[in-house]
Amino acid sequence: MTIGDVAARANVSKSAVSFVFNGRPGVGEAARERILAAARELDWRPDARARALSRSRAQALGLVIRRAPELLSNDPFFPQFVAGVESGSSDGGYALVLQVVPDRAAEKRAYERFAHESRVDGVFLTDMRLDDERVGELDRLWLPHVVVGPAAASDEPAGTIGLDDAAGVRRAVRHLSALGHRRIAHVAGVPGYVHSEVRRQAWEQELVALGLAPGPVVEGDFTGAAGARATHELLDRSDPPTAIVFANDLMAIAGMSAAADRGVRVPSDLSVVGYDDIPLAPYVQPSLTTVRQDVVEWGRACALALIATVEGREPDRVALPAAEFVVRGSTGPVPADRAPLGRPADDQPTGR
Amino acid sequence: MTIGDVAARANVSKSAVSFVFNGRPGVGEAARERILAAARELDWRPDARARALSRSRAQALGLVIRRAPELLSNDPFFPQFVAGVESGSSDGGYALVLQVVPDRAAEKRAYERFAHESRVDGVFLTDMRLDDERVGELDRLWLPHVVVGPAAASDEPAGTIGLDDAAGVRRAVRHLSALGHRRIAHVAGVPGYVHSEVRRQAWEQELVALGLAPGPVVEGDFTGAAGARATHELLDRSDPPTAIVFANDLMAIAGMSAAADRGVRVPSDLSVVGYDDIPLAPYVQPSLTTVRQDVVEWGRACALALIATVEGREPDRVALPAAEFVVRGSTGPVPADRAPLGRPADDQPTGR
DNA sequence: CTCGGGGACAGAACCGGATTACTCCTCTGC
DNA sequence: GCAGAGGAGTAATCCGGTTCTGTCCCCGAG
Repeated sequence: MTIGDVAARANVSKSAVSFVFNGRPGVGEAARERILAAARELDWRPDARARALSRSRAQALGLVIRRAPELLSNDPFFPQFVAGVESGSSDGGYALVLQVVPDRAAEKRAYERFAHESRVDGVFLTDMRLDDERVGELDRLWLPHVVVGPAAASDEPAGTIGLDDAAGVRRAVRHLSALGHRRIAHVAGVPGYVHSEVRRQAWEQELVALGLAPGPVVEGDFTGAAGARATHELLDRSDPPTAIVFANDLMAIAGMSAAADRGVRVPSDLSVVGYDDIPLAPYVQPSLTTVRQDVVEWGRACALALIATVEGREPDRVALPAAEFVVRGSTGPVPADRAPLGRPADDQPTGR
Repeated sequence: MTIGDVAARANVSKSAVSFVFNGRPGVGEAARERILAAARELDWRPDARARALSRSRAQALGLVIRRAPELLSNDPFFPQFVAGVESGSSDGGYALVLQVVPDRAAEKRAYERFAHESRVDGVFLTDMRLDDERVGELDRLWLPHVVVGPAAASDEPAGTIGLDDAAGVRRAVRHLSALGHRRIAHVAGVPGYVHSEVRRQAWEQELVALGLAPGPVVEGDFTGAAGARATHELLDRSDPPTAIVFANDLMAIAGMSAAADRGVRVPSDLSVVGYDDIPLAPYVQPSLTTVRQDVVEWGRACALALIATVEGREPDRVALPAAEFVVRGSTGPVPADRAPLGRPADDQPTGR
């Protein structure tokens, strides 16, 4: 089933068929009808490979995910993001080529292959790090790309599509402050990642804006184990926080569990805020107060922007829905014996 | 940068270059060296599009996921499976093309496009239903495929790559039975899906094998909401179960939460078993006893099998690691007042 | 010494469309 | 009545590889 068969059946030349299927003028109504009918009868559609070759465009977008395969399900971001990206790509007529690589070297090779073999027309850059060198590499490979990440405060590379991560975290801090909390800690993500830093900075800046001292920060790595460890570390302090803002839900839930293990009750003794709003967030004990982003829509926007870039158009500045703060059961008023502003209760650690 | 440039630089014809890069004989050592050197210097690699066209092979595999985008992150299966599939595909030199579709009609169109446009050489069939009509459709499209799913007891279509779901569930039931439980309920997955049915049957068969009456079954849909609802329904009965085997972790965790809400303690009043071993399973209160599968390896095996099929080879029967039963804190001895075999304690609902 | 065979390569056709450069033909305007 | 413009449609070329068909040359066997 080739374009030639359709042309023969419609009694026209291959070019006429091509014209019709690419929406260009130069074919009369009668012929167009015959061609469409022939194509329908033969159930023909232009071969993607041949089309890719002759238009020198793969009509595909690439997404390289650098993560150990077994850790991929830790991250609620990717499934949603992939779904959104795919939805946007499909709508634009592009296929999505996915690749999962374990480390930096493999990631670099993946981009090189994508570029050299013309497998994809553009790629998404996720998990941005501070001073990420990949942007330069892609430029050198002439591989169009969009950067997926929270809008970094400064020097954000052009073509960044991001949600305002910071707003959600600020809302969380204000919420805790309004509940009377004064010692609000943060369990951060892996240092060096833009989204980790943005969330940490938002937490710090909002505290400062509220006239509070930035509480302790513990570095995590977005895993449950890290969340539990960080929580123990914070509660072991002589001045334990009355509230913790975690950089993601997985750490937050593990943190609540760690707190429960040492007899610290959430939210009466300790308030907890997560980030992501994973499906399980409403169903843990207590249900988790967190920040929700529309990741699917974000992915769609990224795909649309990348397609525009690939096709030489200027991607239109999209307004993504802001992160939403979801109040549930894991946050509550500061414990009565810890509240007073003037009286530090540092000598009385929470629990046991 | 084309094969012609390389040929010119090495003073040979295009065919010689092609031969070298496809490992066929007919090129002398001297020429081969010159060609490889030229290719290296020019940093040339065969263009995937051109190669796809002339070999009439896309060198890509397709994975169509039918699921509402926002529900995709409910499922711990896909990220891992995708990672495994991608790993296997890459190793075999194939790219992975992903598509997420919302419904049956879109799924059908997706396969048709894949086939007609020759975008992929084969596809994976997931989320098998009983009497799935898709296998026939793919055969009609001449689209090679492998079926991804638990080995169904009977009439499994050829080319099914699956882990033994049933073994894990049976282990769970035996574990609960050994702890003294006699009324073991099941919260099933969406009916009609092979993996739902396999788990339900395994639960039932093992109970029968142990000489116990199959307890009540409630149909769920793998979501947290369903898990909570089903748990309430079971605990509302006049003869509430002392243990529940859930078809997945999300429902199990939501179920534990629902139990806690009504004062039923896990595991002292109620034992709970999940399925999947999501990253959070060890970090909920109490930690969740569940069944773990090596989904990544499973995905790899599927990819390798599909590649073999596509290339006309007979896929070699792989032995996948069996599902593993992980005992944690959510299962315990049957409550003392409910244990006796001869004395039904049905009139005394647990809790409140 | 000659003929057959095979290895090492070159050249051309081909994969299935897109695109460009033309060729008609008809309608318009003067 | 005729030149020119523009629409309809065709033939040829190209995209960048793969593969089939030949050609040349060298070597060994008879």
